[in-house]
Parts: sequence; C-alpha cells; structure tokens
Amino acid sequence: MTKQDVQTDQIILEAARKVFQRSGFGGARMQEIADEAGINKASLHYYYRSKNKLFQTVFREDIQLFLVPLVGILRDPSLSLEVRIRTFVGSYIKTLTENPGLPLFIMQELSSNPGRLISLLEQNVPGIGDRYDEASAERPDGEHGVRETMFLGVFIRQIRHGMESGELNKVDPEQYILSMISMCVFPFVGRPMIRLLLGKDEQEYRDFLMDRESEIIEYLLRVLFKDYGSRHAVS
Amino acid sequence: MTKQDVQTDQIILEAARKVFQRSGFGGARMQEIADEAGINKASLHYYYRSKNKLFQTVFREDIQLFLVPLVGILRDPSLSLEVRIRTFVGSYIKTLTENPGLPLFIMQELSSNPGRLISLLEQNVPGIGDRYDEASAERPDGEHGVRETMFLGVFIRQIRHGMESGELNKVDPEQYILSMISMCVFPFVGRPMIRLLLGKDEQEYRDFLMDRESEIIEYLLRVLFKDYGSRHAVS
DNA sequence: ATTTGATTTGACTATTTAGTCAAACCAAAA
DNA sequence: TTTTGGTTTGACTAAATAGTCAAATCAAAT
Repeated sequence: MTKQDVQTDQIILEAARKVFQRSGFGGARMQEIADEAGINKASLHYYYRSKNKLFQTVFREDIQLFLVPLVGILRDPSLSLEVRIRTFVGSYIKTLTENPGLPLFIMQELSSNPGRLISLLEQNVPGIGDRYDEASAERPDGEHGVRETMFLGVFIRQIRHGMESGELNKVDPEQYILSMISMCVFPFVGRPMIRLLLGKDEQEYRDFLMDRESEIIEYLLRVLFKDYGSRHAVS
Repeated sequence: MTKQDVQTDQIILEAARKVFQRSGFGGARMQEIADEAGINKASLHYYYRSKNKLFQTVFREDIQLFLVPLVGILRDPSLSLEVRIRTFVGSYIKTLTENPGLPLFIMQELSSNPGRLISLLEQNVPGIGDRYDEASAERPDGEHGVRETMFLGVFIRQIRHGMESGELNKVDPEQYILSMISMCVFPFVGRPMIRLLLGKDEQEYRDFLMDRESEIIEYLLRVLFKDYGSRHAVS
C-alpha cells in the first residue's frame, strides 16, 4: 500500500553491494548492511529472506554489469576490428570507473565458488559451462572447437582473417584478448597496491586512470597492426 | 623438547594460507584451518594465539613473496631495459604459477584494509606510505617527485633515457609498468572467469599460461622498441 | 474516524565461532 | 621407572551473528 519516493529494497541492495564488495560474502554482516541502509536488521530480513538470497540478488546484477561489454561489444558482428578494440576498451574503462569495486568482488566470489558463475550463466546461455566442469569430458562430436566461440568467436575470427591477409602481426588471438582484458581490469583490482607502487594519492590515481584508455588502445593497436607505426608516425 | 619431522607450525601456516586464500580473513574459520592442518582447534591456538596473529603471519609472508620480483628485478641497476623486462615477466609468471591464489588474496585483503600494507612496508621501508595517506599533504620540499622512484625509479629513468635518445617509442612509463604487471598478474586473479570465457578446462588453462610469458614479452618489446619489427621480422 | 494491509521495530532464540583451560598424553632425560 | 616439560585434546565460556516474531506504526482507502 505504502510507496516511498526511494524504494527501500533498492536502498538495501546498494547498501548490501557496498558491504559485500568491501568484505565478501563471508566477511559481510547483516547488521552492517542494515546500518549502511539506515534500517533495522529485522526489516532487512523482511525484504530479503536471508543473507544468501540478498547476496544472490546483488551478485547476479554485478556479474551482468561486468559481462555486458564482453557479450555486447565483442560479439557485435557489425564492428571493424579496430573499432571493436577501441569501443571495448572505452566501454570497459567507463563501466569500471563507475563501479570500481566490481571486478575484485566478482573475482573473489568466483574464486571461492566457481560453480556460482556457471549456474548463473546457464540460465541465460545453456551449455556454456560444459567444458568448465572437470568431470564432463563427454560431448557429442561435431561441437568440438566451437565452444570457445561462444563469446569471443567473432573477435577471434576477425583477428585470424587479418593475420591471413597479412594486415596483422602474428599473435595468439586468445592471449591477445586476455591481455586486453587484463590491462583494462587489473588497475581496478590492484588499485591499493598500484597506488602505493606509483606513489599516487586517490586523486592522482583517478587522473592516471583517465589517461589509461588511450594508452591501452595505443598498445593494442601497435601490437596488432603492422602499419600502425607508419599510420601514426611517432615523433 | 619434542621435535617432529615436519614442524607443526609450518603445517598450520600452510593450512591457514590455503583457507585464508580461499575465503579471506572474514570468511575463514579457525575450525576449518584446524581441520585442514589435521589438528585440534585448541592446538591451533596453542601455536598461534589468535586468528589475527595467524593471519598476520601468513599475510606478511605472502606480501613479501608477491613483492620480491618488483623490488628485486625492477630496481636492480645492472640490467639493461630489455633484459629487465624479460626477467621480470619470467620471474613473475613463475612465482604466480607456483602460488596461483596469491594475488587475489593480497588484492582482496589490501582492498578491505589498505592500511595493512602500509604498516607492513613501513617496517622495511620507512616513509613509503607518506603519499598514500590522504591526510598527509605536508612534506618538506626537495623530496617532491622522488617518492615514485622508491620502487620503480630505475626502470622509469631507463625508459625516459631510451625515449630521449630516440631508441624507444613514446609511452608513459608508469602506464607501461602497470600494463606489464597487469598482463602478468590478471590471468591468475581472473582465472575462473577467463577459463569460462575461453572455454578451457584446468589443464588447457595451465598450458595456456605456459605460453603466456613469451607472448607478453613480445607485446611489451614491440610496443616499446622502435626497431623491434625489423629485429624480429614477422613472416 | 475507522479500517486495512503493508512496513518497521525491539526483544528474542538458536547457532556459530573465537578463544580458554585443566587434564591427558608423550617422548626423552635422569 | 619416574620425572619433566612440551604438546594435544575434549569440554567449556563468552561473544557474535543470522534469523524470528508479536506488537507497534504508518499511510492510504473507506
């Protein structure tokens, strides 16, 4: 019957996100989440039956946010290779700047419970976890070698083509993608350590991250495109 | 009086390392550590007074292990730029292959408690945390701009020199270092997610990581050295 | 004003968990 | 064999924590 301006369940969700990201599932306390949301612990349970349920809701949203650039940009068949790289890096840096705690949280929870990701993704993309599970060696022939193309197939084929046509330097496409993701994500995962190593305060590090997008793109294109040096003559 | 073949405190330490790495400080249970070590929980407290004490011991060792390549190789004044890069990547990949859970654990704990790193390092390198602490803006002049050279100064100066002499492409040295570290470390931090994205099982991913060292070095040199293309003509 | 149904709360319970302790154990020295 | 001092253990305590519940509150509809 009652309707508030700002929905309580959304406030709770944001509070929970904050606390879970700071302390992980095991370290998070329901009381802490209630305090952060400015409500009673009993109310917390009124909205989300249990800690597990609350966590699942937060985590499901987070993982989706994290995967959007991957499934969206990397699979879009309309993009040229260079534009795809530029767009991906730009979009990922943007997402992560807006949600700095996201990747570490996801990595941590995935690491302590890898099955969680599988079951979450299975709901959207049936069969994706097949090769992940150690035990499931059996699979009908004919599907072999297709699995890896689920998310990244378009991108990988594009790189292979460019290599065959002689336009690109020789690289392992999977290694290349991993490097791309690494350079985007790690600065957020390793923030405190990097800050210390580079001797930067919070503001300096934010500025540093602002410059990062173009720097990464530069590396990626220089590594991949044979003619990059001549296209962008370096002083 | 009694001395065992394998020291109990070492067994405990390894068990604790395993559990802490899996669940973090907050999520770890003393009972779980005791089980993992095959001893009674009371014995656990006999050897390490408290959970905090045990954690500190584990974390101190881990952070040291993680920083060895950084402070060792990156600061060694005797190495040429190319050898430094090659050695660093090789050494880091090796360390992380032997301790796959290390970086995620460190990143997580550092993130939920950044002060911990400072106080640990202060013991060895007094003054290192000065710029880290938001509040400490005041510092005697003359020391400014020297702070970042604490760990990375040798490396950064070497890159600057090469750029001035025209041997190297223009890059931001700090961004370059971050990219190098990112490409080494992230594959271990994001293991479960990358495995899923690339559709690899554990064995395949291990093989994939074995090839990574040379691939990263290739990227790094190609980005940095102007003549890399001609030195290593790519078919 | 009264009713109604959703929401909020303080007080409660049950369980988990870090940490303690006295007694038992054990291997070597006397 | 007895003693000694480090080690191990089961049983315990105190504190923290997830989850419950009946009563109070509140805002809108009648």
